Amino acid sequence: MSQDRGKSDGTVGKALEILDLVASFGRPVRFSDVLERAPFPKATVYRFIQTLTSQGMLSYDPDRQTYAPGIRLVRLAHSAWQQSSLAPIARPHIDALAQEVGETVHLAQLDNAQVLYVDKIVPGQPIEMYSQAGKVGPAYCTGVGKAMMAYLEPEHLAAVIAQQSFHVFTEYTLASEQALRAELMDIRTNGYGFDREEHEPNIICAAIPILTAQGRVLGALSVTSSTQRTNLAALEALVPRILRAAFAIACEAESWRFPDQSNMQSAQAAKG
Amino acid sequence: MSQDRGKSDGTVGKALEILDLVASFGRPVRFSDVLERAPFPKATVYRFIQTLTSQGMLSYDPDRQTYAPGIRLVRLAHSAWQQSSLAPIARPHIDALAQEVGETVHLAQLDNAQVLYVDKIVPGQPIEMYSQAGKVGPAYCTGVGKAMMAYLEPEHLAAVIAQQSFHVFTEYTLASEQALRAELMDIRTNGYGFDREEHEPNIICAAIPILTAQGRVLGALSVTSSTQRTNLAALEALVPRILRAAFAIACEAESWRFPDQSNMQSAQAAKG
DNA sequence: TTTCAAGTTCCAATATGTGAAACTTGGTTT
DNA sequence: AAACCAAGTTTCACATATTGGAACTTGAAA
Repeated sequence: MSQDRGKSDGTVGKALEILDLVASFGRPVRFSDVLERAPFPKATVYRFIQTLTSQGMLSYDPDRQTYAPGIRLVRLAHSAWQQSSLAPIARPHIDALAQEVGETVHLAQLDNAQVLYVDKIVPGQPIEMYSQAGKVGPAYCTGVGKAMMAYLEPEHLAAVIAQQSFHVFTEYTLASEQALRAELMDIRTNGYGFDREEHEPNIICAAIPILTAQGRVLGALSVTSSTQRTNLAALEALVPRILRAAFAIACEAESWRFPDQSNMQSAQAAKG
Repeated sequence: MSQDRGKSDGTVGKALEILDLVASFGRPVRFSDVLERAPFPKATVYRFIQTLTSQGMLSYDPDRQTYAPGIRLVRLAHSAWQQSSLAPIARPHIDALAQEVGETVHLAQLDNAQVLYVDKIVPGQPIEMYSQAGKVGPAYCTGVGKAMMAYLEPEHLAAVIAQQSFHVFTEYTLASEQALRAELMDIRTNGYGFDREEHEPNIICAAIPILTAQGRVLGALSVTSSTQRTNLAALEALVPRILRAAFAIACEAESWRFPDQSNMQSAQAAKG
């Protein structure tokens, strides 16, 4: 679960490592919980937690004496989701796609070496955003993960692969670098890939990368279903439709410019 | 828009200041855009941006040569929203409330000296989460902002007030500390407050703080409408119902413990 | 009262961050 | 093609912030 973000980004990198560590617990934690897993001495961890808390990146619950990721992150993520994710651009496309094919559509991007889902549409369901966006999954055994990896430059790919756990989830999980690399080559040949119950039993999907004109990986799109409802051949038949959506998203992402509001910035906020 | 998070939290604080600065533009920015507004010399800003980018807190678009808040924030915010915000607990309550009263319900918390909306339910509308959660607004001229301020301890209140801009949005905006303090006293007496078109013309709301048993401010709840649809007296009639929701949320927030999953942590993620 | 774990503070040594200035890059003008 | 300029990047001596061992405080339990 630890991540080699670069190597050493000095104090800031270490502080963010602590932030990630707190987040990784998935529940509010005590100082000692953090200390236990942190690769720094007590006083150092203490100072980082103090700083992060004072900065609003962590929130402290005085009743329970616990720390959790702070709401300042929610505000920052609002900007991030709008500006750095494909979701705002992709939303109409994946919405239409989900409606047409009648299956769940995922939009994902790479975060470090993990798959980060930035949007999810379940046809007919109202959208429960934060509970879905922000979720992470393994790259080596999900459709979107493999689709993205297949189009990374060799260097970057090597770095990503080096961070995969190759944990065996099901009998179909690709459990070695060798198997994965072979699969990636296949995906490159076809232009699309599948998840053949590699991560969860009965869950299958067809996934397609979203690429810039220069071939840079922006993200990936997948249509997910279960073996009870359908099969790989049927999903494969949807590929042209998914491809159209992926292409449309890529086009818009490249031509998209933020409306120039630099001067009409909301003057509403706190003191300037 | 600048914020005095504590005073100086050393290097980490400065780096986060740059992060906030980038986010504050509301659009992808060039290095020089950041430099222009940053209170640090070129080389220093440069190093921070490099570090933040390498850390995934900023994302860099090589085509356009711009920086924007990075998707790592989305992952972190997922944890933050689940653990530090009232939203997951409050959702059923505010959902029911919105349905019953047939008006928009906001759930907000304080982030530094600003109001941060963590959830919003529009009755009959599907939920568009990230586009709403994460939004910020001024504390001194919103119902939720005033409701929360009314119950802060004097010290904290002073700090928050000191950061208000008192920008005049409408003819009803409380434009001075004095006027605001008088209003807060009123709110304390009643236990609830209003937004009387103070922020936007025609927009009114009734707001109620969410407090722990010890009186600590957790957040605030509001029912929003417009002068075309209703009036303050009608909103005031809803107060008991809103109060019930706020109380229910406060109770659950206090008794809530995260299910102890410390050992069954998802083994799915990247390398351990 | 004693004990212990958890959390907090201190401070000398030194690793880190700082920022003026020099340099490189890529595009535009003469 | 040469000169120019703005934007971005690198360098390095200096100063400061970070480091972490150890001592201290707190609060709960024996």
